[in-house]
Amino acid sequence: MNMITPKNLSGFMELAPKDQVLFERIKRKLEETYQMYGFYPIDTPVLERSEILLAKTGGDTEKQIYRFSKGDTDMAMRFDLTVPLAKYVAKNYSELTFPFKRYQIGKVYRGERAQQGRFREFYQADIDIVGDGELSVVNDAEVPAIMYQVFTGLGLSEFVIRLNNRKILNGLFELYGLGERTTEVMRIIDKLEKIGADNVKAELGELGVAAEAADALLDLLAFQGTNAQILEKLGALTGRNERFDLGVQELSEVLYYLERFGVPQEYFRADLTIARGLDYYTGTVYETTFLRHPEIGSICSGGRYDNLAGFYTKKKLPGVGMSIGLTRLFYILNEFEYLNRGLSAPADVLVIPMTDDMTSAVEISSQLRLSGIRAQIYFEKKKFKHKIGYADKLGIPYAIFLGEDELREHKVTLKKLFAGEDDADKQVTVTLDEAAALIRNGIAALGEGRCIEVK
RNA sequence: GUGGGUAUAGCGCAGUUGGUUAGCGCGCCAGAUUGUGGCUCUGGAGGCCAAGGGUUCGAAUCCCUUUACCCACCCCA
Repeated sequence: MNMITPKNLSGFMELAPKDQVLFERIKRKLEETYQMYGFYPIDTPVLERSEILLAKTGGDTEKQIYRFSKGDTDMAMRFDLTVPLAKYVAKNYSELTFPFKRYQIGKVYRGERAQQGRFREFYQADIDIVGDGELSVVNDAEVPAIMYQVFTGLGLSEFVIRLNNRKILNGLFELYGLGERTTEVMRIIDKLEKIGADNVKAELGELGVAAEAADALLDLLAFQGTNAQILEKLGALTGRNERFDLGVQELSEVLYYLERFGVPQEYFRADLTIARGLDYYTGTVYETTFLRHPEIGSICSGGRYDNLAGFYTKKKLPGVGMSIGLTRLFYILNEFEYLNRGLSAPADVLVIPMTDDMTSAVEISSQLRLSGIRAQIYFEKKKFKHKIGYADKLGIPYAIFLGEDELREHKVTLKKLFAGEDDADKQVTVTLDEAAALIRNGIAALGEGRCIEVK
């Protein structure tokens, strides 16, 4: 019989158990933070009818959608969580209370070439706020403020959320007579940081943009300065295009409220080159990069979309949201060793019975769990060094030995596994209650909750 | 989808102008050490050298084809 080599498709990430524990911990942290701001969890199908997922996406994204038929049904795998949200909101409109705030963490699928930090299956962790008819622009500030909380809550500090407003770009392009080619022009502008001003100018030239227009655009868009300086520069151009003026107004409000939400200035920056490829954005757009690893790309992006559900309902349902690329975020943290490995053990203590009868081991473990200690028992008949080696490899910080001596005296021997030689209570024979107290104190010192250690 | 690169043990890699038995590190197993892991030492298992074809007395090594993966573009979390 021929064996089949067990392997994954390219672009599908699978984690080792000790890494999965950390991944889940980060995911839980995101959920906790989202819930602090009043967001409901929802879940939607991975597969949808193709007409639902393809309604809005045109051109390039359509090529990246996994699509197939089963029987008579033309179906596709979700490409993001925003389009399914639009369907969900339109479908369940009458049962929802607006503004509807929801979070969703799930896998999405894109049929593109995998690369470092780019996957074909990956987790997105979205928050969105959807209004009925209208949605205050203050929401556009709250969403990135939440993301700031998420990242700092994880222990991250070197990141920046960059913001722009599509209305500013659209208005500007109208002013220069480029209104017809907004999407193409935006894509080129978006590449500025990567390919440089000269190349951008060249590409704009190929599109047929006059050299003076390109220079003027770049002069404004590539301007680097404080948020106040950028707003000032934009302000000087108002009064000529209504859409542009509105965009400037919105951007300035969002920046104002971001600060009110307690986000320090160094964590958010107006950047007029941020365009975002997805064409459903109509106002504010965001992009977040990890300053030490900008080459990996954005770890959290999103924006405002005024009419995303327009294909599914006549109601006007404007929304704003951001999405964390959880798989990519984890990839970076793991690859560059920022994770707090002290948190990856599956248990706090391994109970090691030394007699054939496991009764006391089972009872003692139950007792420990009742007092909040994660306990695991080693049942197998192996040599002692194997038993303790098991705890060692899994990083379990404590072991309890249950031999004949301990059972006779109704005590346990507690060993602290990763202690130094001079540690006074490295190994003690005590009552179960005393052992439990020692374990609790010990694990509290491991830095519970801090998922990331930035050196 | 377009261009470039790589493929040798579970993982990471070396392998000279083609030369006889393909190595190293980590990991794994055993022993030193039958109630004490990590460190050390000793021994061991583990290879269709990506697959298929060709050149040659002889191929991991040279040539062709295929596949997979990686990088860049495209696009994007």
